[in-house]
Amino acid sequence: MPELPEVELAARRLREWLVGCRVTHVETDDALLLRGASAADWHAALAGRCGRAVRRRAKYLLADFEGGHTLVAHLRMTGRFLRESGDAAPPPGARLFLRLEDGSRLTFQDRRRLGQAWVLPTPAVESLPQLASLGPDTLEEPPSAPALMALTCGRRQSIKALLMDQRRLSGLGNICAGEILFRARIAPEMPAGQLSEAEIARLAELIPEYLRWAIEAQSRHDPVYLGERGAVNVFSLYGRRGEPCPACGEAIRRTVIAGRGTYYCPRCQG
DNA sequence: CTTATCCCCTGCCGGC
DNA sequence: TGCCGGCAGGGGATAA
Repeated sequence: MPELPEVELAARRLREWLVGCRVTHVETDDALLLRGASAADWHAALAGRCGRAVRRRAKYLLADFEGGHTLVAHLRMTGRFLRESGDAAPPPGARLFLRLEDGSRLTFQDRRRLGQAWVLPTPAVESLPQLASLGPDTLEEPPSAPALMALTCGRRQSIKALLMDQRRLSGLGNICAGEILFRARIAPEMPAGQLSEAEIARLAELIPEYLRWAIEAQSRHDPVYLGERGAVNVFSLYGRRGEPCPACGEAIRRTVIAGRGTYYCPRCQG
C-alpha cells in the first residue's frame, strides 16, 4: 500500500531502530521473499553488524550495514516494518525477522506477500535493475515545469498513469497522483500531452508541496493504512466516493484509470 | 518505443 | 451464517 510519504516515514523509523544497533540474527523461511537467495547467506551478511544508514529511493528502503551489505526492501501493497518484543508471537503475515542485540525484533510483515527484499553488497545496489530503472525521486528531485513539459509532451497516456510511471518520475502512486491532480484541478484521464502550460506549472509546484504535506499529515498517525482498524483517512478524495468535494460540495466520483481506482470531482476537475 | 491488460497474493467487506 | 464478487496506496510480464 505505501507510497513515497509512507515509505519516507518507514525509513525514518527504521533509521532510529537500526543505525548504531547490532543485528544478531536474520530469520526467514519465506521462499517467495528469498527468490532463490539463501536465508543463511542473508544471516551471514548481516548478523553481528550494526546498521550504518537507512536510505529511501522512491518506494524502496535501503538499510546499509557495517561489513558492506545492504538490505533493500519494497513494501508493495501490505508490507511494513514493526518493532516488537523479541519473544512476542509473530504477527500474521510475518515474513522476515531481524533480531537486535537489545532483545527487540524488527519484523517485516506483509499479509499479501507481494513485497520484495534483497541482501546485496552495498555497491551492487546501484545496479539492481529495479532501482536502476527509476526516474528521479519526486521528493528529492522534483521536476521543474520545463522538465514536466518534456515528460508529457506528445504523450497520449492519461496524466494520472504518467505520474504513476516509476521510470519517468518515481515515488508517486495511486493516491498521491489522484490527490495531486485534484489540487491542481486537472482531470485524471486527461491525455498528458494535452495539458496547458499553466496546468504543467501548477503540477510542478504541487508535487513536492503535496508530498511534504502528506509526510507531515501522516506522521501524526500510527503507520496504519486505510481499511485497518483505527485508520485515519487524511486524503481529500481518496476513498470518499459520494462524499461532497471539499472545494465545491459536488459528489466525489470513482472511476478506473490504468486499472486503479481513481477518485475525482467532476466539477473541479472537469 | 508506447500503452493497456493481465497477473502475482491474501484478506476484508458488503450484498444476497 | 455462508458464499461470492469487488476491492486493495505495488510493479512486472506480456501483447498489440
